[in-house]
Amino acid sequence: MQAFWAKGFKATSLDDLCEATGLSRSSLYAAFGGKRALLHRSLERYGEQGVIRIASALARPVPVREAIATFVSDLIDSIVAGPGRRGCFLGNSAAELASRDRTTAARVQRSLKRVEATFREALARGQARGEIPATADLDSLARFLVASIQGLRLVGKANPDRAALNDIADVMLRCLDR
Amino acid sequence: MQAFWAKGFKATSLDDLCEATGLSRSSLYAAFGGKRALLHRSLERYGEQGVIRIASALARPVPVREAIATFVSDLIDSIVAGPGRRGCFLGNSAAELASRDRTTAARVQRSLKRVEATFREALARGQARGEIPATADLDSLARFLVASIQGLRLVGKANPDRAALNDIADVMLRCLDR
DNA sequence: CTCGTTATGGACTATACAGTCTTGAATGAG
DNA sequence: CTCATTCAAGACTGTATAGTCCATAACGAG
Repeated sequence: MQAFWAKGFKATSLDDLCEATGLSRSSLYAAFGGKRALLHRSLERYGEQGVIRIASALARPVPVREAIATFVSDLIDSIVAGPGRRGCFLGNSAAELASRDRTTAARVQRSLKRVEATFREALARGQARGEIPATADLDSLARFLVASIQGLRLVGKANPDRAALNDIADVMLRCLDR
Repeated sequence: MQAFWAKGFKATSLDDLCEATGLSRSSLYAAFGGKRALLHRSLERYGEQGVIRIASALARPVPVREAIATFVSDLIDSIVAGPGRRGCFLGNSAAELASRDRTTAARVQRSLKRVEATFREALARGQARGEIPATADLDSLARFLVASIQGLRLVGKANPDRAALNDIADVMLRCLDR
């Protein structure tokens, strides 16, 4: 997962994968079936871990808007200070492969939908507590958050400038207040 | 440009480029210097054309919010109905290369900044006409629009669903009203 | 028309790569 | 201890690729 995340699918060689996993080629093929299958397992793992991480960030006992703000702020920290501008593995894979590999696109989409659902549930809890306007369309808001975060990470990859990313996050979060 | 846009840098072979340009390898190398240099020229061209297209879309004699809404709506049309889910060439290149190729990342960043400036100028005209709150931070709004559009196009690549993309666009555009 | 210069085609080279296969080493049952 | 079975290592193969180079064709100056 780390190897694919850091370099992308095509740019990751089997030698890279053998080094990353500690397996030889034959073991790697016996265990996973091939490069593409291993990518799919990696995407699955990334998605699962991401959902868990996001869910726990949003479950903090603070207003949901604040929880999201903190989550985004931490994300910006990782973009700016992080080692390799890796971006989001799901987004990277979508950008590289979605146009010509429907299977991979579908898997990315499924993971993104799970993230979206995680945000929606957090927003619903916040709405029940009166933190989000009762008129707000939570489906739209959740979709918007997922897309904007992808945009934030993508733009941050080209230009990891904290001030610019904070600007984006500020506008993004204001959308939750109406 | 079309070849790189459709397939990405690594997945585009020199044979693809020769076919797309109608040049032989030697002519292509004489004219451009190599694959990477040709990518950079392509990015430049895409950025220029994009800025022109966006500027003209935003120069229509309607409120700027409406001009942006129409632009985004047309964008969604192209994502949903377009032939190949190609996404944004700048965004694709950032996703594929920015983490390991600073030169390319810088060129992408420069083009994105030009797009950002185009949005900012349109917003400023709208603000002067009273269509945008005088308190709005146009730098932030322009950055936000660029990032969100990247997010929209990326998410649309994984899942070109008009309803979902319209949801995202609706929330996005509401940010201009405050 | 001639000859020097430039541009072009496409063969060629060296390399990198994904996936397979043989060989040998563990492992475990009897 | 023996032998059959499983597993892993890494050598190997065929293919794709980026970039180079030489022979030839187009072209233009004189």
